[in-house]
Amino acid sequence: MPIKLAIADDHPIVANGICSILRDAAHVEVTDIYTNGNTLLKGIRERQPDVLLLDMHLPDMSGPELAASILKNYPQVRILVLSSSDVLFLVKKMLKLGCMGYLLKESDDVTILQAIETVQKGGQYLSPALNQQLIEDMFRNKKSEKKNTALTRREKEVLQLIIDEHTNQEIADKLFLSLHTVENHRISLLHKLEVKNTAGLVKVALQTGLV
Amino acid sequence: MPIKLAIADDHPIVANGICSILRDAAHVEVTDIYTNGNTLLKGIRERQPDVLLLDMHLPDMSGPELAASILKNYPQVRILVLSSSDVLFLVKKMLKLGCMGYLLKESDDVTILQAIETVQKGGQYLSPALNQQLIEDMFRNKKSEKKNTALTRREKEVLQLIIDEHTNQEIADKLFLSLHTVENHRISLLHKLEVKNTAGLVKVALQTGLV
DNA sequence: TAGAAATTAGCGGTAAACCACTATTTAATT
DNA sequence: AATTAAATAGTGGTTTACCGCTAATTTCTA
Repeated sequence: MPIKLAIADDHPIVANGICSILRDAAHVEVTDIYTNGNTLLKGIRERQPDVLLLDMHLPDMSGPELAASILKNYPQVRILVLSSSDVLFLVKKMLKLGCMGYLLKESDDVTILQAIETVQKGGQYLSPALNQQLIEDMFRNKKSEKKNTALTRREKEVLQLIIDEHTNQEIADKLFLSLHTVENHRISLLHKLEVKNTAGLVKVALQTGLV
Repeated sequence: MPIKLAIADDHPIVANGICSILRDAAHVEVTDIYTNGNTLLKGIRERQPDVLLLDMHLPDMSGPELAASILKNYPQVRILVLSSSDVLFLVKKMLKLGCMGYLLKESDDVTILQAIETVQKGGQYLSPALNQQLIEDMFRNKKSEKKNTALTRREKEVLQLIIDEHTNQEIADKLFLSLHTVENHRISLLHKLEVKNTAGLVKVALQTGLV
């Protein structure tokens, strides 16, 4: 019985590319291709694949949202994240949600096939570059493990305005808040995203599609 | 005689995806696939395709570098840029260099084929979203056309270190410069990139792949 | 080879960001 | 009903970024 694989990616080039790569692999069958979160959720409800290749950036819903929703109702579906960003924050987020692997889009044919096979068998798969980063991160953060890194609604709003080049005072005015409050949110963002300054905030936010 | 198409992209998924999309188009023949700038230049030297699908981010050389080099020696090769960034700055840059089109990676099958056919026949092709943006830009910038926005070597170095979350003092130490000098470069960057603060610098730099 | 950029460095000053706290009220969750 | 997290606001302070100016070299280029 072949592996039933579903692909969720809004770029035809990517979906076609994966199909093409898997064309020679007789034991993998691409059963569905979804180009947005809505139809993906509907499709999963009707028939669950063994493995779901999930893009981080579908037009209507974010990767984390979709993964959480799918794994809650259909925990037997093995999600292999497909992303072009190697920002550790996002990798950890998806793995914590219960995804079985994280595959970079730059991966080659053999790697992709291998990753699919691995997660289908119940194993985890991480692109090599991420593996190394994760290990280094663990050594850095031996102690503080239970910190909550999910951004709150307010923090996301502030972050978006920071990216739009507004000062704290301008943000305070826009959101009808005290300057102090905005400063607090900003510092929370620095801590949660583990960066040193504004440059880091913008970098991580853009690379992860957080906003 | 079919259109001879070469693809330059380091992601197997993308290259496979395009091949797959063109499989049904009998009048387009993918003659070569290159995964880095070096082999691309060599390949072009040996046999020129009618159309070159050129990714903006090859590992060893940048899109603009490659386009300039190829068009200088083989102006009859029609370059169709393949990019995931819709930042106007980059679009204009590639078109000014002589590229015949700019295609977003999110494009669908029909669009891709159409773009290839169009440039092969000597026409220009721009993804619809870019077309609109370009027109708006022209109305905005009727007047100031001759401003020099190209970043200098030093400015790029400083910008990279800003993105790496270093302070001006740290940058000064790393580059063996005075703090004042770094501040000057930083302000030049703000002016040239037309942004208000660090957030803007990082945003533009990441979105355009300047560094 | 003259002129234009680029690179370097400085002065004086203001505005903004960053940091470590405390603390109250509201919302969510158990 | 009790606990936890989020959102709010504050004090007091240090560091960094931002801004406009001048100006001497060096390097590039027309």
